[in-house]
Amino acid sequence: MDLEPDDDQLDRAFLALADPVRRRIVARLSRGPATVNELAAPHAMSLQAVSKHIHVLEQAGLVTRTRDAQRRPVHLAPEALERLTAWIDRYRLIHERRFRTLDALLTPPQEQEP
Amino acid sequence: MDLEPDDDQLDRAFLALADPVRRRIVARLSRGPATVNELAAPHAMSLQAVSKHIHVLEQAGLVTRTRDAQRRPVHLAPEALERLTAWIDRYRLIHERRFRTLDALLTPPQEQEP
DNA sequence: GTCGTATTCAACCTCAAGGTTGATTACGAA
DNA sequence: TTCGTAATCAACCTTGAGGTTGAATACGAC
Repeated sequence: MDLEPDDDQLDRAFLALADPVRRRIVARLSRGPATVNELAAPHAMSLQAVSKHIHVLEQAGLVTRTRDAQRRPVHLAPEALERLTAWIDRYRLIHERRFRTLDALLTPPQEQEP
Repeated sequence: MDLEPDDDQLDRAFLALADPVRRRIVARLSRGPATVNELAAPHAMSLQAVSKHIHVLEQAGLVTRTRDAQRRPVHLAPEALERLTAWIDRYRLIHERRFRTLDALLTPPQEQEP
């Protein structure tokens, strides 16, 4: 599994989630695939605009598309979400471990939580 | 702990990470605080540009700043990173749980989507 | 006070993100 | 074949992100 995506992929994925419309789309898709029309319904904007948002999510690898007659159902691609948490957690944990180490060095020997 | 940040905070935080320069800054800060000059050194751009990047990270809640004479050390704010993984994981897990349920209901042992 | 260092403020430029509307393609149904 | 539905393409507009340079501010050292 490629858990070290290149800069460009991370750029696109984080940028894709930096928009409330696209986050709502992701939230909706977490409950199952949907068509463009279904995804557009709750949003007060043109179908074309929503179509563009989906395109952004697709380029970021966050969703995939299949074909069903003239419909193009959109599916969540959870591996991409996983890569994002992997990136974030990597540095979050480095930071936390460093903090614990400092604590261990600076504080008199004492009870530590598991 | 507020693990349900409003749209605006999520916008800013995801947008902040959607830039390789800012991600490198976060990576650097995971190993400890640093001044603007130190953060700018590895980047082939003006100090002012890096200062702006730091401002973006600060507005997103991802870093905080202290004062030390004329220096303004930048510190990582790991809680903000935690909020991001919380958002992502929420929908990733909804999706996965749904998938497992569907699998249990629908599949005789067989190939589905990759 | 004056000087050097650290950082920000301000004005400016360029380009792409996110929206609009109108035309076009792709497909199933009748 | 024609019609209706689903979705995309294309042209356009506005705004803000990310960079530049030059001036201003804040502080410690001398």
